[in-house]
Amino acid sequence: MPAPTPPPAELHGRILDWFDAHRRVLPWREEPSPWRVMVSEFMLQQTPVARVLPVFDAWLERWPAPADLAASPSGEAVRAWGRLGYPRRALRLHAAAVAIVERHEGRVPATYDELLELPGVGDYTAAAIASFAHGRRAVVLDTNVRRVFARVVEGVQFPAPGVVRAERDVAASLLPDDDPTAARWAAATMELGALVCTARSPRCEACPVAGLCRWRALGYPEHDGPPRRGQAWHGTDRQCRGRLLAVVRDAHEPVAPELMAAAWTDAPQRERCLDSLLDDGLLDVTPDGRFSLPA
DNA sequence: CAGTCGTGGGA
DNA sequence: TTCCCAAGACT
Repeated sequence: MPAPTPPPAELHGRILDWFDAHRRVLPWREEPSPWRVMVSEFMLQQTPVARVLPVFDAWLERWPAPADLAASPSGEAVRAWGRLGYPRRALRLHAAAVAIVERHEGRVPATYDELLELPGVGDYTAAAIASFAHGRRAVVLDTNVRRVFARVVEGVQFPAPGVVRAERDVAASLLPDDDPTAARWAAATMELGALVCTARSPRCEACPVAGLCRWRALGYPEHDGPPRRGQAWHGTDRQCRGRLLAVVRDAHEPVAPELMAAAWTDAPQRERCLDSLLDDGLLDVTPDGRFSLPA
């Protein structure tokens, strides 16, 4: 049974007005060309805005169009990615640029279905590019939007671990009918989640829909259900891979195996991680056995 | 579906 | 200090 939802018209008006007054000035919003939006969306996958900003500017300066990136070695994308984290995203962005040149005449496609075919583009990113770059109506469900709807509509502190059918239905039912308003709505609900309806300490006193919020009306019930598991880090392969790749990324010539061994002393784990980095295409081996970024 | 994949800053 | 988690995608 679907939860009773607030009157869409009032919800829309309040959130859209709030957005007009409080939206952040961001480089991919001020000049939302499809390529700029696409690059920003890749970088923002699991990485905070503040850390993306400088890398984004350098990236667009160097590769102002998909064809420019496609013409560079993938390893250069990995190096330019710097310390944004999850460097396979750099590889996928490079591969997506190649695909755009090969299949779309060098222009970022505008439809959700075409975007979804690109490497590194999943449901969220396809919807985001269609909406933010091309002004099209799309259900943009990111962690911010999911949290806002979980609280305002469902009355719970946090959304389920994975996107549920009913959740998508609610989001779709609340999406304004026309393209431009739907696109504004997508950006507005994301921004509300990012600035006000945050995970840790929501600023309900500044929320335009506090009076319509079911979670608030229920007295802010605590999350009930399986504990949300954190991400292990110390001693994991992720930490090992990160450290090994950083050595190569920060070097200006191929790195000898001895230097890699110095960066991570556990030999079996180090070898396993080097293998996985090679397998992912994040590293290459030179004929004399040293490690480099891929050509 | 559950596990994996980086990094750094704020609470 | 420790913990949490930030505009996800892929297997």
